[in-house]
Amino acid sequence: MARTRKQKEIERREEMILETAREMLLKEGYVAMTMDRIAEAVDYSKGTVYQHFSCKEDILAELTVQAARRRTDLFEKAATFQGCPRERMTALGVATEVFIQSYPDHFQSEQLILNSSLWCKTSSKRREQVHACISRILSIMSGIIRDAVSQGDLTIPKHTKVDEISFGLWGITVGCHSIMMTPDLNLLSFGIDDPFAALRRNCNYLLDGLGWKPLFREADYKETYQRIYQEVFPHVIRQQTATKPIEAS
Amino acid sequence: MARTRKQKEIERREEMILETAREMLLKEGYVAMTMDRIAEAVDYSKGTVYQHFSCKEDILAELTVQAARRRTDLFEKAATFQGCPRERMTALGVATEVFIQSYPDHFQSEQLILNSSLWCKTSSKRREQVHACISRILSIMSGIIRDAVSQGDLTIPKHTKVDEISFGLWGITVGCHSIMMTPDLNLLSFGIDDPFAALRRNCNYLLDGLGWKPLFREADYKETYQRIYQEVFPHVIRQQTATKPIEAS
DNA sequence: GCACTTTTTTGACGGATCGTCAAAAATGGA
DNA sequence: TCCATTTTTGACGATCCGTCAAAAAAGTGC
Repeated sequence: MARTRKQKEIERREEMILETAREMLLKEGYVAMTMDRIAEAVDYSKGTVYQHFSCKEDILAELTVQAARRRTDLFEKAATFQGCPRERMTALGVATEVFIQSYPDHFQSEQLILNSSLWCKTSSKRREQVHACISRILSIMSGIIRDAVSQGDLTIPKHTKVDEISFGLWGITVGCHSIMMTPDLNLLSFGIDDPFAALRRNCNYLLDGLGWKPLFREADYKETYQRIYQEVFPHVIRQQTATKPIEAS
Repeated sequence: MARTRKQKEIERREEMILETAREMLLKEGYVAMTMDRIAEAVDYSKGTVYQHFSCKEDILAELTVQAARRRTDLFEKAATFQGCPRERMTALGVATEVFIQSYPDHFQSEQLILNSSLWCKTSSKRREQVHACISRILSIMSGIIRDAVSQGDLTIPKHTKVDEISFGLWGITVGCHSIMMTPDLNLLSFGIDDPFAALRRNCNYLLDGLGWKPLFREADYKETYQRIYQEVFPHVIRQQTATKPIEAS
């Protein structure tokens, strides 16, 4: 029992470290996220912090794992939405919207670490965990696509593979959000006032291009989006503009 | 005249610094890209390097500017392709393919800096230059879309704006390539053996979804791709697999 | 309560890097 | 050749990462 109490104490501390690190990362950027400052903030010495994480990148990696887990959870939840396959796929898009808007720092750390050389410095254990989450996300998508095929809503075009479609949807989602989150890049000046809505439409055109019924141009998906928010993600208020992270020097 | 000679000398040196930095960035990652090592490699002192660039991030920023310029150049070139609007848009996709495969380090530095807090530390002059390039790229895309509309090949759907479509295409391109370049992420294990081909198809489905004629499913774009490579980008050999950057610790 | 062992925590330290700046070297002109 | 101006240098302070021996705390047997 004492073992458990000690264990809890350690877990609580680890969570504190991660929370502090996440805040610093979001508010002040990666460079300003210092091991000394983290240690000071959680009121433990640096050595103790190093007992939880082997290096600075390892903290970032764990943040990424958490992000991937949160995202996967939202995906699992969204996939249970009652509706036709295309509506369920739409729900996955909403899940990502919710993820980005609820945990912008998670998404940011994910992007930062995956696109940098820092990733290689992290432990293989954490890398595998992220890999598993990505794998899960893709398989959920592919599962819905296969459902659509078996229900006759979708016919996979020649030379195209199911996973490729997941790849494309994943890519457009990651890419558009990545652009949105880019600091100091005003999308409005490019004529895009609601990037989330723009992404929605683009995803739908992609699915329309595959001939996935019911087509966006024919059905009323506005009502579907409302239903998804109500049934799967209540208490989440959709924001019109992109959340832009403040990055002090 | 002596002024010009001196100027040339300085420019040559600046190019050397950037070249060295780029190599280090690609081969060993951002952390290993050290000001001292750069100075040593170009055979000047650190102080001299700092006369060219105010800080380490500024070098990365200039690499990003160069990347954006190269990409824009390829775009301008691709836009001159003789063909219908949709074929010209396809040529832009090829331009990006060529960009990624010819200058993977450029793309990587672009991704790294845009998605990190480092961007804010760079000089506003360089930020504006990158902004101008992105603006140019988007306007080229939007121009082709407008051509398609005026030629009757495309009808913009209700509630959709031209720039939104550019945003979507840009997003899917950036996103998919970003995923491809992610180190230690084997796309093959997700069932994607040729991510470039997958991206092509996804872009085409997106355009098909907009009803942009001639539709991918009806026309033979394979021949178009070949023509684009032959006429616009000769001497560039398309690779089947993604170029994966090696990132040493 | 005490003496001793084991575990945990600490923070000073070595090594490395960034960016600065006074001094040295090079350049240019009279 | 001498001196003013520009350019280059590299030692230096500050900062940060990760380590490790020593100190503190927790555990154990009596």
